[in-house]
Amino acid sequence: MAPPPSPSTADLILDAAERRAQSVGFNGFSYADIADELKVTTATIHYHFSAKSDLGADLLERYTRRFQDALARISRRQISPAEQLRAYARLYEDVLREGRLCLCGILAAEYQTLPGPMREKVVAFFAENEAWLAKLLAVGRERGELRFAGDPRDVAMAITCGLEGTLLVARTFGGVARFRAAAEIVLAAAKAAA
Amino acid sequence: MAPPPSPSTADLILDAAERRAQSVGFNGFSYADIADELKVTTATIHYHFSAKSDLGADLLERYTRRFQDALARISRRQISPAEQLRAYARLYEDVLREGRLCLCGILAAEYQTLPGPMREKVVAFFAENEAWLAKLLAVGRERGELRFAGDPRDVAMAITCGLEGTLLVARTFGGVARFRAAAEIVLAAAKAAA
DNA sequence: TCGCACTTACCTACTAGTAAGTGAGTCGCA
DNA sequence: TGCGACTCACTTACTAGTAGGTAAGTGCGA
Repeated sequence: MAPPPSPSTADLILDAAERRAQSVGFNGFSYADIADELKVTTATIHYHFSAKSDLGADLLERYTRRFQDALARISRRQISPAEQLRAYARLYEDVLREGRLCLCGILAAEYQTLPGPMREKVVAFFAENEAWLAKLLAVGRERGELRFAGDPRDVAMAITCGLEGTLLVARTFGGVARFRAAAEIVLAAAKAAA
Repeated sequence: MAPPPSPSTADLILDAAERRAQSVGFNGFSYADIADELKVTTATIHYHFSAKSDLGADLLERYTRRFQDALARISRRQISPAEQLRAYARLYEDVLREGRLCLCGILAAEYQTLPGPMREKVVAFFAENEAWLAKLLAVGRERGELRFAGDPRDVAMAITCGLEGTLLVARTFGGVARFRAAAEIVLAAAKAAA
């Protein structure tokens, strides 16, 4: 088995920027912060990402792709819709455990200050999330394994928002234990009496 | 009837800072922004709030006090627990209609970069929120007007987080209409089958 | 020897914060 | 009543530090 190729500087920059963006926001870190961490100069970062908005756009693209991959992996597992919902919530819990927020959650808070291309990608993230969840919910209800009233897209929105908000609040107040308890209640929106 | 006293400069500064904090975050505005808006110098702001962290602390104190007052007004109204829940959600909806977020919601996203005294006040806001809601839920269940399982504090947490998250996401994706639909589903956590 | 990946050295714009000063108003007292 | 001492609310002019960004140059591997 070949050793994994050592990550490129561009990847290392994205990794560092992602960690920071998920904990202090996109406006909360500077090129200097990342440069210090990686023992390079800020000019190196500009070499790979000419403007910070480019770095942000690439960050969002990679993050959304990885999140979509995670959703696809959940879809492929042979587990019930209720179990898939739980797996979905666990994606958020794992992020909290690292003391971070969902990248798009924290960027939604900074939305008004984001460059246009980043805004569009944040919106797209939520739209894709909702679409995946709504489909899961519709299938689950059809099969009689989930129970809820109304448009699956509304329930999907409520679940995504509920988890985003729980992540946001639990990081400052409550921690992982409270996250779990609240997430359980949020998910119940789709499996009440199931 | 005496005319209302014209607001002091300090109040005008707090008003401007609050508006900005609720839309771009505490780190998203500078003393210069507020000074420009009020046609004063940044030194004027420093005269009233010697450091930005003092301004932030005063901001949080005033916001939390007003929010508590709003909760007290809801408590005093002679309406059912379910109606009180709706009134609670309407507090959030009103904020969204102005294109803002809950001050403590957006500050929770910036939590890691906030000065200590501000952090404590953000946490306190959520704790007081949860306490008020938990009491409402407990009374409502006792009276048979609300139905949910488990600790009222967990349900309270889920509702607050759900509304915070819905606010956060709906501002970028969905707007007021989607906020309402999702909020309705969030509230259902406490009145399912009621 | 070419060019990729990077550094050195710099720039401009902006950040919070400060020191010193000003004019208007108020207070205490002879 | 009048006047000196003082305060309040604010401005002017400045600081040190940091932000993102750039132009020119260097070293090294293919």
